[in-house]
Amino acid sequence: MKKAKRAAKWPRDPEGMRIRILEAAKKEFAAYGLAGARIDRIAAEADANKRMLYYHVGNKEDLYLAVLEAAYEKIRAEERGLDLEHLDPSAAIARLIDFTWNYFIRNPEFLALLNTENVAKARNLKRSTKVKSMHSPFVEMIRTIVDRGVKTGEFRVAMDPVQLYISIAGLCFFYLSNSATLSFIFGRDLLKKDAKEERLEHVIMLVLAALTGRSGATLTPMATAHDSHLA
Amino acid sequence: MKKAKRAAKWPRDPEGMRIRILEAAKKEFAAYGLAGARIDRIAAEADANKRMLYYHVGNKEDLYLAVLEAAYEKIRAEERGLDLEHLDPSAAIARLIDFTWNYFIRNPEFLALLNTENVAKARNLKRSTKVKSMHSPFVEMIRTIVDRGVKTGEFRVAMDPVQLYISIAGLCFFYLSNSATLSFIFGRDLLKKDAKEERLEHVIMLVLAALTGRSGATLTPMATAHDSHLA
DNA sequence: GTACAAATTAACTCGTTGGATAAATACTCC
DNA sequence: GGAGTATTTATCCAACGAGTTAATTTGTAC
Repeated sequence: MKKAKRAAKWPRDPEGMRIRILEAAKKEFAAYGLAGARIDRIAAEADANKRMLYYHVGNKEDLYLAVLEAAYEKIRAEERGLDLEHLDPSAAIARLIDFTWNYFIRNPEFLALLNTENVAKARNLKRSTKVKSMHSPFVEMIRTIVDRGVKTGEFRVAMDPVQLYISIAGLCFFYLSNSATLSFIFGRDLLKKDAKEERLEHVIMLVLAALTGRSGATLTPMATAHDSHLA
Repeated sequence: MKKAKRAAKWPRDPEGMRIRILEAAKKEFAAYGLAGARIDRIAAEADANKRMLYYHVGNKEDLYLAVLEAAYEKIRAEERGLDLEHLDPSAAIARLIDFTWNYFIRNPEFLALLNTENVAKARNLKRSTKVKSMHSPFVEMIRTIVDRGVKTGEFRVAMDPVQLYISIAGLCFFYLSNSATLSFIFGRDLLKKDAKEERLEHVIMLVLAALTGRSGATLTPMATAHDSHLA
């Protein structure tokens, strides 16, 4: 019997292959965690061979770290495009909240990855050299907004930017990341459209109330625009 | 050679054994997640034999669910002992926040377990019959406080109790649960004493500002008392 | 068209791990 | 002190899954 000449499923495309692998790995790690993820499933999902993962990226842990780094890079990059400098302080904060909320909704894998990594006490992330440096510019961006708000008298207090960001992220993150257990124990679907809209308004109200000392009724309409889909 | 008569390490004590198993399993699942947990390690930690886990509880998944149910039962039970009905609305909320914060600090495994379960989309929790029923009384307790606050004029808005609780829990949970990655990316130790005290004050300020519309300066001293260690 | 490297495939290794079996040991009640 | 049951122990094993080896194919440069 003649040996069949089997064409490769994908013509040679190392770059594309690497991307497909990382995308598949992201899904897998998000769905099952580091320990629960299966190399074979990632390979299958990427329309690749198991050997390819090792060839293009490395072992399971390397793969996981690569996914994690890419995830951080992606969100921080989108945030840099927010252009908050040109908005009034309150509007800037509302926009940051709106972005954060919708980013988390659009990227549920990001939440799951962070959870997995935190259960592991950031053991893997600590091996990263890139991730840390992404964050000082981000903190400075928030600090600038707060300082401006204080200077114009719009904000009551010079809130610590890290504290503020953790609150914003926390109010969004916890609701979405824990929506499965919360929906179950409270017996209501936290992910249905109405519930999500209500939550975003609630978060914006909460944060601005604390910053400005004024009621949530002063929200600009813009602040409640959903899914800003920034470039 | 005579067969040594090896005394059992623990004299017959099925109840104690069960408790030791669940305690060891809690640690293990919290540290490694469901997939990463190792039955053998749990057995060793519980000073038991692997067979004992199956005998007293069941397979790995049963064990995991038992741990999860016990964890929910524990926090809800402590909350019931808070006796918030006798406090002024603001003080009651501050006390609830204080309790929640310190409970999370005292029980880091609880946070890790919830994270693991949420990565799994509550797949396992949904098999539980007990957990759901624990929560309506809890929600009603919060609703009562809010209603009282609105009636006395202390609170501006009749905030949805579930929304409010998710915010309180989120502000505490995210900070603590994600402290490993956050500490790393922001380059500061979020778990050192000062940082934790600052965070608790920040959370109380944020929530009360939104509820009362007043500044955080009105905090009662009690509200910042740490580690209430309720009965 | 041939030499050489890059990319891809198939098949195998081998330790780990959840779970199962059977036998041994202690407690209880008569 | 013996029967019967509850608890505990010592082994075993089949499946799985990460990682490897070696062969094969495809592109490229000359």
